[in-house]
Amino acid sequence: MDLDGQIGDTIGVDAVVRELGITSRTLRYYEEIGLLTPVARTPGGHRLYDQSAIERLKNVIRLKENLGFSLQEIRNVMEAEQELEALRKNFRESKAAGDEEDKRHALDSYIRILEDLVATMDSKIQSLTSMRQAYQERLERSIRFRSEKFKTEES
Amino acid sequence: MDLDGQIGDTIGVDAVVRELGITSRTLRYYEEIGLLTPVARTPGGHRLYDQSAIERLKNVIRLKENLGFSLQEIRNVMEAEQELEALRKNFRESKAAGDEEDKRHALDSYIRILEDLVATMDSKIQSLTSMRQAYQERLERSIRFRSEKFKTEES
DNA sequence: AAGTAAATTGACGTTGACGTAAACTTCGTG
DNA sequence: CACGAAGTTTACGTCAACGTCAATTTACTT
Repeated sequence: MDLDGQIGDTIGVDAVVRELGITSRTLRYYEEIGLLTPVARTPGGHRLYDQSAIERLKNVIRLKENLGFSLQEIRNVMEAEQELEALRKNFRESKAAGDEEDKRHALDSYIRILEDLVATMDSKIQSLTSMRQAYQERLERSIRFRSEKFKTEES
Repeated sequence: MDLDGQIGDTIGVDAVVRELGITSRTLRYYEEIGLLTPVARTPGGHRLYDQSAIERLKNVIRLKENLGFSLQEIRNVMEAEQELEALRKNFRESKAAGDEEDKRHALDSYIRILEDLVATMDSKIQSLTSMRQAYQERLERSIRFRSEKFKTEES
């Protein structure tokens, strides 16, 4: 029987690169600065990723393109998410070994980060919307202007 | 009589810098790459700006911060706006000397640029909104999580 | 087994968007 | 008018975010 993916469906660099439209250099750079480490390596050293890595990368790209966040800022967000992930797992396994205070603080700090993020995005959306409005009006004026000045090939 | 601003209220670098929260270097750099030229100079060579320059700069900053546009892209937008400005003036003064075809083409191209811009902004707003939604949900989950796990100092 | 496309590390190069230092000039106030 | 703060040009420095080249290895196909 030909088994093909014993350890949870990993994919290589080429697949990641193709799906996300980035270069392998970018991928390695992101690893360099601690943005995302491959889930594993082949015996030969080739990087292996999984679906959750793809999701994280998509998130990185969106934060970058849509919010203009620096990779440093994005790393902060990612780290907080990782922290929360660990925290949740911690709680699920009732591994209440760690200091309760510490855990509460970690959770609080994650919540603050999320609140900040949402606030930032709200303000950007607000700003963008008002800009869009302004440009839309200019566009409409220009179109009216055109149809006034050039009453040409129109039915 | 002490006249003070014979030629339409110009202001210096310091005032611009203070109002916009940027450095003078940035201002000079923007001039270097053709983003905004001062409206005049003092006899001694000091740069002078006016209110419309401030408005343009504010626009530049917003495009940069909110859309993550490069200065190059912003310059394209600015150039198109300048073009339209000239075009409008041209029409107002009925200086219909230029080729009608040319003017129509210029106007068309400006309209296309505006349409592109509005579309770009729509897509960004869309993307941002959906991200905001996702983060908002995570935030709410985390808050619920916290109040479940730590039923402490609450009335 | 052998060949070839693709991946790896290491290193230096590049581009955009300014920062910064130096040498000098101009402006506004006492 | 003197003088210190702020402005000017010239030029080199910097930092992020990759690009690119070279030498070597690995992975897959035939």
